[in-house]
Amino acid sequence: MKDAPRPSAKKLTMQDVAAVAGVSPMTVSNCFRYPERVQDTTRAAVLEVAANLGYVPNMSAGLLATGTSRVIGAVLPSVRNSSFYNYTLGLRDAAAARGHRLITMIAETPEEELSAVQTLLGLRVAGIALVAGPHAPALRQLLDLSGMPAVESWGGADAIGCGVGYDVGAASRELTQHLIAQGRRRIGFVDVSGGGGLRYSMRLPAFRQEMFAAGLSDALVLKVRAADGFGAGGQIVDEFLAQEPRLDAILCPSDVVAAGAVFACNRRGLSVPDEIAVAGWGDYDIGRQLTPSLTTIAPFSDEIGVGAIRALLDGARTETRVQTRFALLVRESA
Amino acid sequence: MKDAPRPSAKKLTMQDVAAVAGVSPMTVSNCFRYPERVQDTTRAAVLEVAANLGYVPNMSAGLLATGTSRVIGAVLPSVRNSSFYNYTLGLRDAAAARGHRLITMIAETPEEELSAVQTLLGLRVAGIALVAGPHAPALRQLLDLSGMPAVESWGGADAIGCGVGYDVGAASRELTQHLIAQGRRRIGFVDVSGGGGLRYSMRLPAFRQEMFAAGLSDALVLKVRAADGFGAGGQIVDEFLAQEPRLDAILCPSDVVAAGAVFACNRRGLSVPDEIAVAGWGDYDIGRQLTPSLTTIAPFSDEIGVGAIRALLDGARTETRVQTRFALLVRESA
DNA sequence: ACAAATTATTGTAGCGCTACAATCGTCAAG
DNA sequence: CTTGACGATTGTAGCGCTACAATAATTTGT
Repeated sequence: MKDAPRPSAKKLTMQDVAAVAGVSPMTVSNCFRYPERVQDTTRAAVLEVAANLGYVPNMSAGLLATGTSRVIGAVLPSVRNSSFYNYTLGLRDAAAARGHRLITMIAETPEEELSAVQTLLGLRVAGIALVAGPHAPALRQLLDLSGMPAVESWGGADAIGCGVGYDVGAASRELTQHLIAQGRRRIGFVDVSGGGGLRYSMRLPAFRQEMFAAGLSDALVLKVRAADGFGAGGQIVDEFLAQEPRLDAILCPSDVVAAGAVFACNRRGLSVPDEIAVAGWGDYDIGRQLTPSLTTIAPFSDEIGVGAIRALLDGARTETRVQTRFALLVRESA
Repeated sequence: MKDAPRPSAKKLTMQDVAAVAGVSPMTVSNCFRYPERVQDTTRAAVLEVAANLGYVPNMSAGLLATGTSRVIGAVLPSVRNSSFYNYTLGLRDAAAARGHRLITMIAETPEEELSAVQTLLGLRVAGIALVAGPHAPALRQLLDLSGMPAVESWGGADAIGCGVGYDVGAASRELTQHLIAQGRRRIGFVDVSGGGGLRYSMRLPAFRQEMFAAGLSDALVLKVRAADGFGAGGQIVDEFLAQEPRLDAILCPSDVVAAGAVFACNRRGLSVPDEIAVAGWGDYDIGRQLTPSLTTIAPFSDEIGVGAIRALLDGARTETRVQTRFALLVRESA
């Protein structure tokens, strides 16, 4: 079969649809953009022709003509965990509710993030949603200069654009208090250095504060590179126990790490939570299903997404900070 | 401070950059699009001005003028597992290597998928990467009519556009053979009904074929709704054991389900793999870290992404099928 | 030094669509 | 049978950019 596989390669325009439907191009345009301006019968006929032809309006031309787009761009630093997934769904659904679409780009490094933002800027999207973390130095300036509405989810005081997120410090404090109230005294804290920025960095000071308030030693802090991976949990347990064999609690940066830590404890014959408490962060699926189930901080990530869209579309001031909720979920592990 | 938070709201054009740089708009255009056509000194000056102004070329205008875009669109059915994540990275990196950018949209239902494709079509992207699964009836026709290059990843014979994926049937056969060779005789197969389409549906026939070839009963088949969630693993174990207490192996649709099954077996005091083998699918992180580690099929998802981009950009015929690799990873659980 | 070849830069026109103002029907009131 | 009034429809111009052809600047050969 040497037949051209795509005979319809010539591109359709509103002109074509208008010609077939026997109306002017403007009427076709109105059918898509302001349906109420067109008589029902006319509109039905036009849309039918468009559907038969497989015509979809060229957004780029529309954007060029109107100067506005109904697409929101989000840049995500990996999507491996359910927090980001729920966040993305929150963004998408909130955007859809206001007649916008969401497109996402994945960027694992500050350079990739900058490049993604440039692409989004080039697309002239209606707004850009970032996630807090280390950013390229040029990013903030670029967004300021471009005048593009931006929000930084999980962002705090120094957010680019509007910051939307929960009070990580308060969550950390609450979790620490819970452990102390349980009678834990030798508590290890796993700190994620580098990656994640405020998303992580607010936790340690809050932990220290509570330990100090309770008159306990806050000396057990372990730095790890990334918060991902079960493997990290295993190493953490090994290193902590080498430092302090009587350790009775571990605060992990994520449920995944906590799960790894639980596995490691099991392997060593350490009972969780009887001999050692393990707390996670993020309320991932695994924490719910694990035995013992994980005590964790649930971040209401979808609310962050919803808040971000609201801030973007309602033109929130750059200085605004939107607080979303979080919850301490006390389960079996701590 | 009542100062306008975004004084630079007036939109920049090439005109503006050209005026400041003292060259014609065409030269600015060339600097971005064909840098080699412009003298080094001129280009440096122009790009510097652009950077200072925060100017990013308007892709929409460029697309309108040239009729081509350097953006690829991908529609993903959720991104909860590392297969899709690796696939997305494969797409993105392969696209970047060829000067293209990747934007993604999440669609959990066929209707959302259709809507996402319409948006991507409206954006006039250079190509669309779909994932195999149930599609809206109108989708195939829309893509055909539009002449948009499309690939269906994990797609088989009936793929929309070019199908890129590994031989799921062969993988299923290999895994089944492995269990049989181990001496397993009463093997339970978990079938995902509905969602996922060919991504799952080729597995059961291959399983049956091998069981038949070995003279074994293939009667133990359990249908589940979704392949996600640890919880599913628990239910599966309960139901299988109710049906056949002497069950000695379970083939799960994913590592997550398999992990849930392992947890359930542990809870019942069933030893994996001594008393019962549990095989996963997908080579997720959890399978590597679990004790026992999971025997699974590793899909080389990033290769699917790379193949998809190649098919898209090289204009592969619709009928083409691209095979990627897979590997049976024999670990502790089976 | 001058023509020819080469490289760098610049107008012009138009991509597909929509804001806006102008037109065309249509129907009710006078 | 007009005149208005109102809603439906339609021209026109231009959004920001780039293909292409044309022009200007520079280098090379003789």
